[in-house]
Amino acid sequence: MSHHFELIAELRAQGIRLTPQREMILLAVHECEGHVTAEEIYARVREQNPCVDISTVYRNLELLRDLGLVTQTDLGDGAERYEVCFGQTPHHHLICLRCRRIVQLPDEVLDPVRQRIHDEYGYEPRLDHFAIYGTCPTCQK
Amino acid sequence: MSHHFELIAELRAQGIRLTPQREMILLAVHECEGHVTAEEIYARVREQNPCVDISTVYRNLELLRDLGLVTQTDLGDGAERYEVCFGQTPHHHLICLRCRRIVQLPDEVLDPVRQRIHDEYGYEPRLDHFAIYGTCPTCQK
DNA sequence: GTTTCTGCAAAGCCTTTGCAGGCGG
DNA sequence: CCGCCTGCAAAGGCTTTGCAGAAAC
Repeated sequence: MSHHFELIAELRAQGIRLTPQREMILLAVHECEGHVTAEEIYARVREQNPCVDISTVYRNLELLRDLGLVTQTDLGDGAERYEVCFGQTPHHHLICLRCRRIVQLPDEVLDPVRQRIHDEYGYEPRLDHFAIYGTCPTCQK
Repeated sequence: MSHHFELIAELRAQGIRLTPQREMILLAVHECEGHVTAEEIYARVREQNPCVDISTVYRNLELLRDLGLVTQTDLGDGAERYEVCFGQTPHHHLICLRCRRIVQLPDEVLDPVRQRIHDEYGYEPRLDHFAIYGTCPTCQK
């Protein structure tokens, strides 16, 4: 997709080796458009090369996360979710407890909270990529 | 502690059997004053009776959670945390990423978010017992 | 050539489950 | 006595780790 070459350039810039596995994993996260588990990325990568191991997927997701190319979010269902953050605006997730539908929530929704935490508690909150649970309009009936 | 008899009365009211294990577990969560893992409760219960099994602890925490006597929170560090909610005002947790210090945050801090999610997205958010990460004033230096 | 990376296998951590016997009501 | 509850043992899901060989630069 669009940002793929930028992503690879970013890797090189950080002095990280570009292995075929790495590239496939990065591409897979990118194609999946957010909220993907390691297992899903693994499945997609294996379509191209069945020899790739799940531990390689985990190791690379960790690396990409540390490089700031991918975000890792705990949506509370047992498995971590990964998402490319290149070219993404900061956002959060609104997850329906019943149908698991996920809606993106613009970051500034949390501004009032951020403000108060800063002013009243002195904490510097890291409110990126939040998961908020609830019931979606459809499931409320 | 203070609410112990009320808690037991609540159990009886719901038609739940009062076993020694159950009582010990409930008491343990109560004494620990919040944010306790199953493992910690297990340890404390075993001081009294080493025969109690960890699966019993998990089963009872699940039961107490379903009865609404205990809350279960995922603070993102792998293990679920449990807290007695009898006599507690709704609150959230502000956790320092560096020193792990936890501060309680009154529920109404999230009111603006609640409002906007309701108004703009139609979701009915379940914003109880939230975990917010950041750096505490001390660790910011 | 070095150093990083990979596949394989195994373990690790938290939690759940199946089962037969035990105890609460 | 009936049915819930327990201990034991085992598995389950997700993730990490140790290691020797392979590949990137």
